[in-house]
Amino acid sequence: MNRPIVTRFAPSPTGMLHIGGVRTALFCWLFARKHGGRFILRVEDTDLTRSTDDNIRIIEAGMAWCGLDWDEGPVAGEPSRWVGPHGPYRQMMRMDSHYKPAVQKLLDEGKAYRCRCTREDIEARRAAVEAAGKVFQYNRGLDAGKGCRDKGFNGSIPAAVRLKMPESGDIVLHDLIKGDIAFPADSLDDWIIARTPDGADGIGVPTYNFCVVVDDVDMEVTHVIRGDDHVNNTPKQIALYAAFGHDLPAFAHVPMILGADGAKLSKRHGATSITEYQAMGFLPSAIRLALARLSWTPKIDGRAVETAEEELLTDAEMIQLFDLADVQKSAARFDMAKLEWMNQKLIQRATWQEIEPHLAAFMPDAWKTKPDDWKAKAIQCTQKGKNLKEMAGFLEFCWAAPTEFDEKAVEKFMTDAIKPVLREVVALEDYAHDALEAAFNRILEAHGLKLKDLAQALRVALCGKPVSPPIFDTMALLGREEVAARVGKWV
RNA sequence: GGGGCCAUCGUCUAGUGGUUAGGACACCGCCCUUUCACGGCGGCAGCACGGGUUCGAUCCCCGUUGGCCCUACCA
Repeated sequence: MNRPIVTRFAPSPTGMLHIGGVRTALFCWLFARKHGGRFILRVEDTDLTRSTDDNIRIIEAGMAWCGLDWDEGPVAGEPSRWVGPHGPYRQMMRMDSHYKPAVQKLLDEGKAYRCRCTREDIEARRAAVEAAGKVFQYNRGLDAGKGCRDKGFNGSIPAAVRLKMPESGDIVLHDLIKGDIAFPADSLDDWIIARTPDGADGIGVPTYNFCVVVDDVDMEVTHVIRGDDHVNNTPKQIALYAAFGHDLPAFAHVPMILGADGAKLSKRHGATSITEYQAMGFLPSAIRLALARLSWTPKIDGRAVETAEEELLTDAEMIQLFDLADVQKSAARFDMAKLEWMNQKLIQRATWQEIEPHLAAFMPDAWKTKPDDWKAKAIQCTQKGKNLKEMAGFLEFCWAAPTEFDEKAVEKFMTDAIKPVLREVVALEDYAHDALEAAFNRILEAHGLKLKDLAQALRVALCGKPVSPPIFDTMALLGREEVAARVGKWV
């Protein structure tokens, strides 16, 4: 009776991995991890026209990059392999083994029936009903008696299969986030569970709502956590569970993520695919945090997180604190500014070793040849950046001497008074931070100048512009020889 | 059209039948400072509207408006 918690994320490979999907996956993952359960990745590729292997790879890679590891599911990049006892985890590979027998069973038990209505039939009937100002429902209302429900057709002619839905009463969904939602049975009609097959007979490819239920039952999913755009599908699925005689899992429908203008998050709001966020230089940990905090308010001892410090939860804290009861019912707008803030904070908190593998992707090949202590310094002095891309930008001066110089800066800082000082700097040999500082103090005092004057002039010579990491770090990163070469041109 | 969901600062949100309606991000200002940043301090700003219930509603009920979802042999 004490079944382990099992959640699943079931994307359809019809395009990029959407940020909203990642959030749903994250909630499933957090919930499973919190309860020591299993998290399943299942690919819903029954949309024959849009599903592709490339899209499946994109999903696998996106999930892996986000750190959402799955206990059961496909082996990334290997279509014919999977881990877990309930495979395969791609629906098209489960046709003959799972779905068709399940459809046949319902047919045999009289809970479903073959429907020979063609699309054209249905369209004509729909038009007729709508012309009368009514809502079309298959075999109901004005369409009553026109469907195939009681015709008892066999499979001798290719036919779709419809589920017999209850005609009265309410189907109620006990949602862990939304509460109880009742759907009048008479608002639903007999829906198609299997499409018309191409061949002469048999059973066609089952539809989404059917496969989901068969899979969730087979995979022993205990908690169906998904986007609330599925709320209206749930009564159909509940009826199917009933037809099969299976217990219902718990349902939790998480609110949508909207764009800044309140419309559904789409391409025109900027980035929607997880890959784009990766390319913008966000840390996966920041994506997880930002996504989790959309619609979810962590409570510490019953009190919502308050300070900025508390907002910056680690994965371990999120897992420990996660509770569906603290998930909002309403949709949330995606706030890029907050993501950037979180990203910056997490960059500041991370060790250089944690950042390096992510930062490397934004670096030129020369990065790889640098020793660890150099990388450590380079990362430490750019951890003020908002994202990895910006950090990489701060280090551009390391890879090539500047070829262009900021005119205003040259005019302002490359004064005649500073040149003799620059000559003394070139002669310096000890580049340890404290040694440089001591030497600078001595030189500056002798010339009656301020550090600012020297530092800015050096920045112009070294970087071509008056902006760089702290000047002693900048010099150390370049090394004595390179500093001498770049400054030498000005004296 | 029908069905469903939702509604506190610009954004994410806390919250209670009586509160100066709290926090975070953003924004603005000041401070710090070797540049850019970081950081510190402070400030601006909100209960969608209309009815009820009540001594009293941001909170409870109804309605309106608005937003989103579903309404496929898509998922």
